[in-house]
Amino acid sequence: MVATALDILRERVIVASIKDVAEAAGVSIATVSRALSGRGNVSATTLAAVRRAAHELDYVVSASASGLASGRTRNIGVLVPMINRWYYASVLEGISAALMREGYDTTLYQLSKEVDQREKVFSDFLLRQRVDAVIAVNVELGEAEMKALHALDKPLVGVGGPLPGAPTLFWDEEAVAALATEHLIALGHTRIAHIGGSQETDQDFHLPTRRRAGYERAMREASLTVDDRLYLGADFSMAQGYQAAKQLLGHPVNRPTAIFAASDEMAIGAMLAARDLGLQLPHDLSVIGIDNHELADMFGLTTIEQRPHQQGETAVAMLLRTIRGLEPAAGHPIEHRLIVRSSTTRPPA
Amino acid sequence: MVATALDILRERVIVASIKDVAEAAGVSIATVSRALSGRGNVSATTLAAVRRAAHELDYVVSASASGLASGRTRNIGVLVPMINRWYYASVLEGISAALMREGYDTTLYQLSKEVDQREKVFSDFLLRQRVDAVIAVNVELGEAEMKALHALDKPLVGVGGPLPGAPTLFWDEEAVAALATEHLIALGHTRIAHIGGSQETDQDFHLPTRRRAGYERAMREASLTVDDRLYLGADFSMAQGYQAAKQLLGHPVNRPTAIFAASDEMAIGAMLAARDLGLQLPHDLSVIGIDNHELADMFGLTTIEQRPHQQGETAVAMLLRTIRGLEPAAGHPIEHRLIVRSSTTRPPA
DNA sequence: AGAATTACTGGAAGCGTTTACAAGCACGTA
DNA sequence: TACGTGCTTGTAAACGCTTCCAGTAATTCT
Repeated sequence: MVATALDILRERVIVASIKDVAEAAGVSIATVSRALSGRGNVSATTLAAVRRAAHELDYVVSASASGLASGRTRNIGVLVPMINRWYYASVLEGISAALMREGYDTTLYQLSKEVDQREKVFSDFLLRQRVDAVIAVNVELGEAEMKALHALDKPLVGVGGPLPGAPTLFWDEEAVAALATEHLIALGHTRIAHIGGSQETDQDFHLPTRRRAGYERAMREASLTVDDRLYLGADFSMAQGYQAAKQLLGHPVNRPTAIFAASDEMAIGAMLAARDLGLQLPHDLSVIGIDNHELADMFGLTTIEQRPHQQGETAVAMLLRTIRGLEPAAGHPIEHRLIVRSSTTRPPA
Repeated sequence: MVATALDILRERVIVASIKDVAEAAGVSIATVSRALSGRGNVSATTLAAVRRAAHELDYVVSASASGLASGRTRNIGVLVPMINRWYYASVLEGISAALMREGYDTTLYQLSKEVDQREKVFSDFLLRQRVDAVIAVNVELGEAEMKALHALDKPLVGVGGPLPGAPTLFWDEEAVAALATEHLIALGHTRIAHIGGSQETDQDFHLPTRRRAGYERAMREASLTVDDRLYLGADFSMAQGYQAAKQLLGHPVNRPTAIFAASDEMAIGAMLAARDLGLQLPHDLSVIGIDNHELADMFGLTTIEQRPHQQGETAVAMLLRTIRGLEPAAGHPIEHRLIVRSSTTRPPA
C-alpha cells in the first residue's frame, strides 16, 4: 500500500492490506491472517495487537484475495423462480437474515422460465466459483445441474421439494391438502370444491397436482365422490381465485358448500366473490386455504400454516452444517399446522 | 491444473484454468484473457480458437482471481430495508433481472433497524471489496456511509429518495399526494380523509410526512379546511387500513365522503371496512390509493401508478452508465400516472 | 521503397490472501 | 541433562487472473 502521488491527487483512499496490518502490529502477514481468520494458533497478546491494528487501519480482508487463496467465498447463491410473491419474498427474507447473521453474503439468482437463461446462470454464475454453496427454493434441478454442483463440491440445500441427493426442506403437499379437505369433511361438508393450479403453474415440483391428489384422496377416504365440475384451475392469485369462485358458485344447482383453495390468496378471492354474490360467510360457504398468508388473519381465513421466513432460516442452518463438515442434516418435512379461524363452519342444514 | 492422485480418488472434477485454455488453443494466457474479456485486440482466428477451447473445457473465469487482479467484481450490492413487501420485492425483481441480463451478480443486503447491524453491513460486507457498486432502495445513507463509498470509488444509485451527491430515482411524494387529493376535490369532495403513515413507518425518507404535506397543500389550495380528525396513521398494511377506515367511518356525524390512503393496501382495507359497515361503494365513499398494487385492478381501485419493477430496471441502467464511465445519469423523478377505476366518483348529493 | 503507424502476441510482474513447512522456544519427562 | 511435545511464529509458495511493456508482423502513408 504505497500511496502514489496520483492516488493522493485523486483523493482516493488507499485501503489497508494485510501487509499494513502486519507492520502496524509488528508481526508477519501469516500471523495476521491466522489471527483474523481464527485458523491456527495465535497467542493472546498477538491476537489483541493484530485486532487493534486492524481496527485502527479499518482493515477488512479482500474477498477476492481470500477467495482465490482459500477457495472459500463466504457467499451463498440462492435460486428462486421469482421474487415478487409473498412466499418467495418471505423465504428470501429468512435466508438473507440468517446468512447475514452468520457472516455470509446472499447472492440472488432469479431463474426465469427461459431455458437458456437458466443454463447461463449455471455456467456463468454458479460455476464461476462465486459461491460456496447453493440454496434452491422451489427449483427442481436437473441431473446435469446436480452433478455439476456435486463435482464442484458445492453443498446444496433445497426448499420446497425433494431434491434427490441433497437435504431438502419440503412439505408433504398431499398430506397438507388432505388435512385441509378433512377439516371440511369433519365439519360435515360433502360438496367440497377445489381451486387448484393451472397448467402454467404446475412447474417444478408439481405442487398443484400433488395438492389435488391429497384433496381427492381425502374425499375418497370419506367415501365422497370427486366431482370434476368442482375443480377449477387458477394461477394462485387473488384475482383468479375470485374468478374461479364466481364460476363455481354461480351455478344455481348443486352449489358447493365449501371451497378448498390451494393458496390463501385464491381463498381470499373466493371469499370476496362469495360476498359479491350475496352469500353469507361462513354460513353459506366455508373456505379454507393454504399458507397462513399475512392477510389470512384479517379475513378470518382458516388455513394451514407454513412459515416461509422460518423455512429460510432452517434451510440456512441445514446448509451451514454441511459447510462446516458436520453430519449433513437429512432432508425433513416442514411441520404444518391447521389454523382454524372464522371462515369455516358446518354446512347449512 | 495438475490432477493429483488424491483428486482423482475423490472424484473431484478439476476445473480448467486459463492456463489449460491457453495450452489447448496454442496461445499465451495473456491472449486468452484478452480474447475472453474483450479488452484489448485479438485477431479473429485467435478469438475463435480461444472460444472453442474455452467451451470445450467448460472454462469459466475465476471470479476471485479476476477480481483480485482487476479490482472489478461484476457484482452489485443492493440495499433494502426489507424484502417481503410488494414494493421492495418488485423493485428487487427488476434490479435482479436487469443485472443478470448485463452479466452482473446481485448481492442482497437487508438492513435491519438495528444500527450496529447496519454498520456491520458497511464495514464487513460492502467495503470488503465484494461489490463494484451499490443500489440503495429507500435507504437513506448517512454522511459517513456516503463518504466511505465515495472514497472506495463505488458508484451509488438511489431509488426512492434523493441521496445528496448520487443519482437517484425518486418520487415527488408531495406532488403525487397532491394529485390524488386533487382528483377527489375535482370530483366535488370536500370532506376528504387521509390515512397516512404512523411514527414507526416514518423512516428513512419521511415518506408519510411528505405525502401528508401534499394532501394538506391540495386541500388548502382548494380552500378546504384540513381537519385533523380526518387524519389517521397506519402501517401501510391492509389490516391497519381496515381499522383506520372503521374508525373514520364509524362516527355518525360528519363522515368523510372520500378517503385518500397513502398505499393501495390501506386503500383496499378501507374499501373492505366500508363494505362491512354497509356503505355502498363508490356511491357513499370514494377511495383512492397510491401504488397500483397488483390487487388494485381487481378491487377497481383508483390509484397513482408507480412501477417498481420498472424502477429497478431504470436504476440498473443509471448505474451501468456510471460504471462504464459515461456521463453519469442525473437523478430524475419517476413519472407518475393517475389511474382512474371505479372506486372514485362524485360525492352523494 | 522506406518510415511511421497500427494490430497482434507473449513475458512477466503484480493483485492480497492462505497455508504447508520449518524453525524457535518453553516445558515437562525420563 | 538430553529429549520429545506443543505452541507460536515466519518464510515462501501457491491461488488464477489482468495488464504493462516490449517485440514482431502487417498495414498505411509519403
